[in-house]
Amino acid sequence: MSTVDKAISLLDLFSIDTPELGLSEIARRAGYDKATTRRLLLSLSRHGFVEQDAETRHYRLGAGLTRLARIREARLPLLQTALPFLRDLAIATSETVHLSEAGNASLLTVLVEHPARANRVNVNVGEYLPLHSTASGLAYLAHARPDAVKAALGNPLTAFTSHTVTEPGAILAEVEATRARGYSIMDQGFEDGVFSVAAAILGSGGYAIGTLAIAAPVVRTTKALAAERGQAVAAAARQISERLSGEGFGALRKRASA
Amino acid sequence: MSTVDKAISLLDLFSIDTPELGLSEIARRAGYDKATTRRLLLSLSRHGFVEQDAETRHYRLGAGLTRLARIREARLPLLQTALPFLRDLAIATSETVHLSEAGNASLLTVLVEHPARANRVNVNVGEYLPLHSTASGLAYLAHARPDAVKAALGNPLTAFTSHTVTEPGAILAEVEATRARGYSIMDQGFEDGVFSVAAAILGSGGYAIGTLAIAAPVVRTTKALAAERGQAVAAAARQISERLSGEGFGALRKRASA
DNA sequence: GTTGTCGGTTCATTATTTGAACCATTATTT
DNA sequence: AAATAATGGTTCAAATAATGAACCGACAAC
Repeated sequence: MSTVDKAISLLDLFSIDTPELGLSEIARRAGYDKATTRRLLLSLSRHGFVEQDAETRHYRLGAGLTRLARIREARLPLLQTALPFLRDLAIATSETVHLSEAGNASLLTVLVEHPARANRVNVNVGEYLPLHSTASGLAYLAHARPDAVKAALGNPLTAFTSHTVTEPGAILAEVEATRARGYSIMDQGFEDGVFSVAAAILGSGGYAIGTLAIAAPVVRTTKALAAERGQAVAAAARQISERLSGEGFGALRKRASA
Repeated sequence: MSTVDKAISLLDLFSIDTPELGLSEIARRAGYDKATTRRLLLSLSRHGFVEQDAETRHYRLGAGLTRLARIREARLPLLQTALPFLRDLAIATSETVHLSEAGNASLLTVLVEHPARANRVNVNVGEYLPLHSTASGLAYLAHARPDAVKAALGNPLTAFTSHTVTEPGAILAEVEATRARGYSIMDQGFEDGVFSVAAAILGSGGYAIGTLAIAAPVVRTTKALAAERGQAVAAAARQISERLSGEGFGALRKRASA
């Protein structure tokens, strides 16, 4: 493992549940000597990737990461374009709505709006979503480049619950159904008790650049509600797509099929 | 320069104007050998810090940065809380409104809303703002910890224009006036022809965690307009502060003075 | 057709990184 | 109150990783 790999792996120790860590704890969790860990942290700190609290001496993720992320986002402002739609959907459905951004054959949750209810689906930002077993994943695959679909289904797939479909043929059939319907449906394929619908947000090239999803407890979901939420999320995804690219959704869809 | 420093410095080559770069160009700009550069890029790529386009072979900033930035932001959702206020202010004033996030004695612009006008102030996300010569900087200093103020004014300060105040005593007087008024005023201290007002967004500790600013061409600014914008930005900053911390603004202000 | 530049690779040489042992301070346990 | 444990931090001989000149095939420019 290279020194650069070691340094960056330290950043992965921070999470929503663990926003701050001390030097000794970071070293322990990383499995590196304290001296090594400190040197790596100093390098990261020089570039703003971590910040050390002046009082507690604890480390946390730094503004340098935000800076680069904002530069990355500036090219295509998915987050700020989608935010109002997310909020409206969360209010209208009283369920969890989340936005994911597509990378190279991956989906990263970047925005979540939780409803003010005790029984709700909790989704964390900053987590990658599996493509085969989430509504977002299926929505993405329905509008992905063929090589991305191949890459996603090319390796043995994980069964997260007893409902997870792991046979590529069956997943592709579901992807086709998603494309026809305009939104995907996932019934407890990733987590027991969770029912989700999602739709793809298309970029100028006609391929998915993100997804919008509504996740609800199964106990609060009927066939009619599922269809209603599906249509709502598809409509919102369409509007976000049109807002981002300045083109009609139909034209975008046609482009990827060419 | 350590290997980690070298690797991360490659990321700084990307900007809004230069979102993608090829291997040879990155090596040239960084001043490293192509073999070295490629090895460093591969390490960054393994963690999602850069992505290589499958067709053009060019590199760009990756989702791994967004992931960590979203985790960092999840603790305190400044961006998504402020966005609606930014938009409303941009519409109401027809001027550029921008949000900056406070780090360790630094301010990073994370959100910008430009008006649909030809003559407008252009602000880029992902750029650090000087504290002594911008409205945002003064607003921040007015509500910063004393050691951060000391650090900011402790070294010789840059005169960006002939209007820039660089004498610490005079800056501190302006900081005091900002605190009293509830918003700062900067008349071409950072860039000729630009007039800005800003207000601090306070965190639970009572100190500034960000700033909200309105930047306009001087030719479109009167004393009355300045006061009007100042009050508007102060009101918005106050609402964002209250929304984030769940406390009254007056209580927040009192806490930092204790 | 020729020349230049691209992204990419190799391995002897060079430079950087490592971590055990140590420190002062603070926190925890007895 | 005293003893022990854990913290963040430092050093430098030994160990390991990184380096880059020279090379490659493919593609672009002239």
